Amino acid sequence: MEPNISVVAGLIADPTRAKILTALMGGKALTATELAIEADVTPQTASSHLSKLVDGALLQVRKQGRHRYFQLKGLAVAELLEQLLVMTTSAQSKVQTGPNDTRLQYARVCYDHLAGELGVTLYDALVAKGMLIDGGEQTQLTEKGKSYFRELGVDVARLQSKKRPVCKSCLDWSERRNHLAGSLGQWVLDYIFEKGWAQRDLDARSVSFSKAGLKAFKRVFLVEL
Amino acid sequence: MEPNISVVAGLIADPTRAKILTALMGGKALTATELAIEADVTPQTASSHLSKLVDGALLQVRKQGRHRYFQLKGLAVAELLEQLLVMTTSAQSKVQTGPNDTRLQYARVCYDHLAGELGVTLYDALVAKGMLIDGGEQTQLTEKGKSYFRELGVDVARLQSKKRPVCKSCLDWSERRNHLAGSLGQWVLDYIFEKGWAQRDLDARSVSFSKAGLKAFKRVFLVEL
DNA sequence: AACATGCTTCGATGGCCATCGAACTATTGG
DNA sequence: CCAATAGTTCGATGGCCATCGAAGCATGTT
Repeated sequence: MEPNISVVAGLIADPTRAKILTALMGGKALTATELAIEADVTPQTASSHLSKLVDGALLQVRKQGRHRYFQLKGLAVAELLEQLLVMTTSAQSKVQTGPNDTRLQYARVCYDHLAGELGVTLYDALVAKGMLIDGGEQTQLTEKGKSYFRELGVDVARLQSKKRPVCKSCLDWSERRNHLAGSLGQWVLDYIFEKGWAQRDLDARSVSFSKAGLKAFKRVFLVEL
Repeated sequence: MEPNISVVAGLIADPTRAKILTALMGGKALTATELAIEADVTPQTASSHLSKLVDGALLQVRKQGRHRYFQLKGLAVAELLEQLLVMTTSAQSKVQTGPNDTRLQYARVCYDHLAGELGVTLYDALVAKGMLIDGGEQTQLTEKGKSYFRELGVDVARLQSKKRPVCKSCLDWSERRNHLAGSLGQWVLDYIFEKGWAQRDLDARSVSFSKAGLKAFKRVFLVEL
């Protein structure tokens, strides 16, 4: 009889747990101590929070040796958090955006795809070149786009057969504009790492491009300089 | 520096406030006392909660005479709540679905469009008849669908010109399947009330169809008996 | 075997906050 | 102007829970 929605909200409501969850939005699994440091609490406190988050089905655990790796439990959780971020950043005044996290704003991982300024630029470029059709919250891959990605080695048919949408726009909390999500968005990010154009930063959310990698990325994905 | 996301979550985290918010998901504005009754607390308590929700930009108020009407502040809030509902209902075992809220499960309002069993049936029927193309989270109105709704009096071009997507699928928390949202979904619900086929129930979320109204609805919108 | 590291459980402390009674303001209606 | 209704603020109470020290368990290292 008790409203279950408040239970989940209550899990996110604690500042320490919120820090843990946002730290995990990079999609990378982190250990209990790493999360304790990230959230700036003692290991005991973090442990208590983590078990609550696991019980509440927001996180999942993989035990490996003497480490316990935590991850967000599924896309739904990541989307919920992203939506909360959108709400909070749109609510407050956009006066100051501290220069301390410019790196995060330029290129970061949103669970499994590229976000930030570069993610938005990519999205815009694909739309401008006629690869994607942007329709507010709907996004569609055109025939031109399909053959383009096919040439890059994407098995478009396989992606389409899955339940997860191929293209999906995801509202960016820093840019407040669309970037590419969905299985195609995931593919692009994987491709970037695979080609060695960039690597994850230590904070697990921002992405560092090498000079050559950035150039190659822009050349391949049509982002104009 | 404090994680703002936890502030919003904290607002939803309290059971009483959660009750208030879900009561407002019907899209209808309710007065402070109505919400106090709905949430089963005294007016003082409700008042305190309501001012917090307004401060936190989750609700908006319209003063009218000696009443104060509360509403969800924008679609984003409604979507956030619906996503929370999806999470919580999918998380818990689907063993028992109490027969006490069958009415809610059959037909209810999800902010501004039709949800529940009937909403899902409508969506499926439109897809089956080739009016809509279902693509996971993307939904598209076909040419056939456009001319069909045009005949019913919908100004399709006007809807398409707006920023809000025309068709959008919205995951149903009770059925866990798609139903029609977006501006077209809103139009359908308005049409139902306009034609007098149904009316909002007192609890502001469930929708009561008259016998004739249900028949007419099914005839017009192609739902097979 | 002995020590180190990662993580947990237990218990005590302290702070925050939901709740309601009482009293107050504001609007409407006769 | 008085009574009734809608809603508020204030203050006291009580409960819940985040936090951390201390101790414990488990795994890995030498």
